[in-house]
Amino acid sequence: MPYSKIPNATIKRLSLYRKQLRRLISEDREVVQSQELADSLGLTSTQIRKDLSYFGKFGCRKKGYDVNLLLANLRKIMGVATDNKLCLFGCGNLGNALLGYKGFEQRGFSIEAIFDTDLNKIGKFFHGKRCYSVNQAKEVIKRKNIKIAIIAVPDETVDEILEIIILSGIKSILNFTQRHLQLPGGIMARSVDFTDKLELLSYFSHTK
Amino acid sequence: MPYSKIPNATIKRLSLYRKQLRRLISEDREVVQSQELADSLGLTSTQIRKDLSYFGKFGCRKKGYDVNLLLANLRKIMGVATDNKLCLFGCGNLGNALLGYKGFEQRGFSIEAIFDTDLNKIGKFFHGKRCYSVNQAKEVIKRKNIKIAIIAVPDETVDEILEIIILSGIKSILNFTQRHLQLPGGIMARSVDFTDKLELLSYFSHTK
DNA sequence: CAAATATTGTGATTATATTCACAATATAAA
DNA sequence: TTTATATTGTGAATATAATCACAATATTTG
Ligand SMILES: NC(=O)c1ccc[n+]([C@@H]2O[C@H](COP(=O)([O-])OP(=O)(O)OC[C@H]3O[C@@H](n4cnc5c(N)ncnc54)[C@H](O)[C@@H]3O)[C@@H](O)[C@H]2O)c1
Ligand SMILES: NC(=O)c1ccc[n+]([C@@H]2O[C@H](COP(=O)([O-])OP(=O)(O)OC[C@H]3O[C@@H](n4cnc5c(N)ncnc54)[C@H](O)[C@@H]3O)[C@@H](O)[C@H]2O)c1
Repeated sequence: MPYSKIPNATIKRLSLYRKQLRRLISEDREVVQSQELADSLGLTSTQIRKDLSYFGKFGCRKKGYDVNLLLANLRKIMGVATDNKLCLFGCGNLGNALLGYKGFEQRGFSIEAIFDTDLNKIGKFFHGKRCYSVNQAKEVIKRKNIKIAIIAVPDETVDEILEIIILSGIKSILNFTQRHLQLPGGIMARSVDFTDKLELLSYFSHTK
Repeated sequence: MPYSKIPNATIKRLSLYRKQLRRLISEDREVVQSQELADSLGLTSTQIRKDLSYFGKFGCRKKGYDVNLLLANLRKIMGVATDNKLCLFGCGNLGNALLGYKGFEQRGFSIEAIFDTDLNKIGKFFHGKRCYSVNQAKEVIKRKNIKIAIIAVPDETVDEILEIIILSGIKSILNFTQRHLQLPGGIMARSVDFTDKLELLSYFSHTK
């Protein structure tokens, strides 16, 4: 299973497959064909079968894929633990929406620590979780063995926060600011910017 | 400017360029080279020049790009109006964070109508904006000439909301639910799911 | 049990995107 | 003014991803 040969595009789709499989399980489905999976996700059946083939053979000819088995295999492949600990920097507008979001728990992620600089927030509880001072971040992150950080602070403060995050030994970052993060080697970040997607929609409605 | 020949990957990057150019302008920069743009966005300079070349020649050899001029050109290319009207379905946790998000206004998008089914919310104001009943959506959307809808309702209700949105004449949708939208032709949607990105981070930290 | 069939898994092909390599040229320096 | 130089813009080459076409085969049917 030579990791380096697996297309990036494939890896990005694995989460989609898991998502749809969970939904099928919630509907008590036992088996699904690549064609049905493809239709419900807006992909092609070949694409799905090829994606899976990089990791092994999971299907049964003439029948399709055992939904539970395939989900279990994908979890193993992706190495998604059932208890991924997150910490959140910035307990504002967005931060609070994230704290109230049930989708994290459902998919094995939980926010275990919140950090802010606002003295009115430090020490208080948000959605049942204590807000710490940013100064305590390094200590708390190491103590709780947190591996992933979410950045939801104002754009201007992202550099200082990034430094703290890296010093805390975090290697994975989910970034909600508009800034592109300048990262040292070994650290990986993904950014979320839905205004970009709005602009894209705008572009297509304009050029079509 | 043959639209059909422009790579999709190029189009997706145009927003990034605009974002960085706005930042440079805020720092009073007049000129920028493709190399610097590339470094600050984690791309290559060739990629940026090639992207721009699909639309024309905007640079000056030996100097680089006039920041203001390039931004203006990109706005024209993307056809992003300065007053893109949005409507929001679902005034909950996430919906309220979006209502409080200043990034929309800054980039020419404004939420002009909110719709919900919760009787405790209908008629009330959120972030200074009135919440309407979903039943009024079609009328309000047409009257206000809104072109883009944001879906932030619970996953289970997405199908009924989608129907209403389409009946209202909306062609562009930004979807925050976990569901993949089954769309008729002529309608375009982009989905936002950051749990997927967390899983991706998890995958890479696991396989590296 | 044999034949028919649906569906997977995959090598070959095509399409899309990135990178290379360098000509063109505007600017700055001599 | 002439020369040197930095940077753009772009065809050609390479890399990556999607699709095609079909062999393999488990299951179902007769
Ligand atoms: N609200 C949204 O829907 C939304 C959407 C997308 C992206 N964003 C981005 O997320 C970020 C936060 O947006 P918001 O709307 O939540 O802003 P906000 O002002 O409501 O919240 C920011 C929070 O960060 C805290 N903070 C400030 N400096 C800090 C620091 N150095 N360390 C830790 N905490 C610090 C503030 O005290 C505040 O609690 C921004 O970059 C914004 O562009 C927001
Ligand atoms: N909170 C987050 O950070 C977050 C992040 C990503 C995605 N999401 C997704 O966004 C959606 C909403 O999440 P949330 O946390 O805001 O949930 P929420 O329960 O806080 O809010 C949902 C809102 O939608 C309203 N609603 C219910 N049925 C409706 C209908 N048929 N038409 C219009 N409105 C209706 C509810 O009254 C409520 O106000 C979910 O699909 C969730 O998965 C949320």
